[in-house]
Amino acid sequence: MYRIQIKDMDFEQIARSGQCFRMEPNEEEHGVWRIAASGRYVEAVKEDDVFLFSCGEKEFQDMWAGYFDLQTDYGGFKKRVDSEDSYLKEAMEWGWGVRILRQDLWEMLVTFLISQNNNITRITGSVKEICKRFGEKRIGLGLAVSSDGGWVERSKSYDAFPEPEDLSSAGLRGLAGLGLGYRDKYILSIAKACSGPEGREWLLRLKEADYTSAHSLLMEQYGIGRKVADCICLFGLHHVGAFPVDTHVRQILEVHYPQGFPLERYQEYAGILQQYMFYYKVNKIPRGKLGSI
DNA sequence: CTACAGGCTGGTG
DNA sequence: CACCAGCCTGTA
Repeated sequence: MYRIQIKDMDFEQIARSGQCFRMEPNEEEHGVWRIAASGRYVEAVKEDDVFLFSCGEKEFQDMWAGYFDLQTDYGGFKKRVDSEDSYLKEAMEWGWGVRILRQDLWEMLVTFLISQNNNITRITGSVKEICKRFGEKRIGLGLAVSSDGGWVERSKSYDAFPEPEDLSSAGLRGLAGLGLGYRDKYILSIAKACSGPEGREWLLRLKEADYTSAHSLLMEQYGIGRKVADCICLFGLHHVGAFPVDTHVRQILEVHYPQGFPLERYQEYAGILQQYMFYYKVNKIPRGKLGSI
């Protein structure tokens, strides 16, 4: 286990920010989060700004510190936004624990192809089913309450995200019943594009490309348009200048930024601000609906 | 029943 | 270039 203090981070908020669909509460252990990414698995609990992870320090530093983007000071972004931009300030205050995870590129390609014209519940279900059906079953370390009330490590099974070859060999018939709808052919196409040595080389080129080149490389793929390409740039390549505009963000811009969002001012990190705004719009409790919840 | 999900493709004007 | 119907399917 590894204990560490981390500012500006909250699992609940990250999990609800629509960037990650493989972070979920452990139903058996209250307060424990299950996190699967890049073929690895960890569980964690949080108390204020102190986190306990089920892995050792080396595994944490080698894998999870990067995944949670700990080298980036998110508090700094909060200080740099326009002090007169009340909507953005509210959004960042509401989603104080949102960060941009450094997730696996291949996983993001599949995930955000699924996300188009779709809702978060269904996306999560599809991703989970894909891992269950095609991913390798593995044993990782989780957390459990010990007899003295503290935490102990306990082995836990999980499904790794499948490899491109696993999906390309499945074919359209194999991809049926996952709730993908018409997106199945897009998934199959990207799986083929990422398979084999040539596919891995293409992924590598994508990782080495700058934002503009990466975006146009992505747009060449079947089923990837402007918005999905921006999501993959932001969440799979960590080009935090990318600013995906979906229906929610478009509505935010229409209502709160009729003169246009100041993209020039925030060129270097607009995607991070987008994430706070998205989270705020999707998760804030609407006035008048308080009674019904 | 309709409307809507973190849109894209392919066809038309 | 802009515009837009159609698309899978679960949920409100």
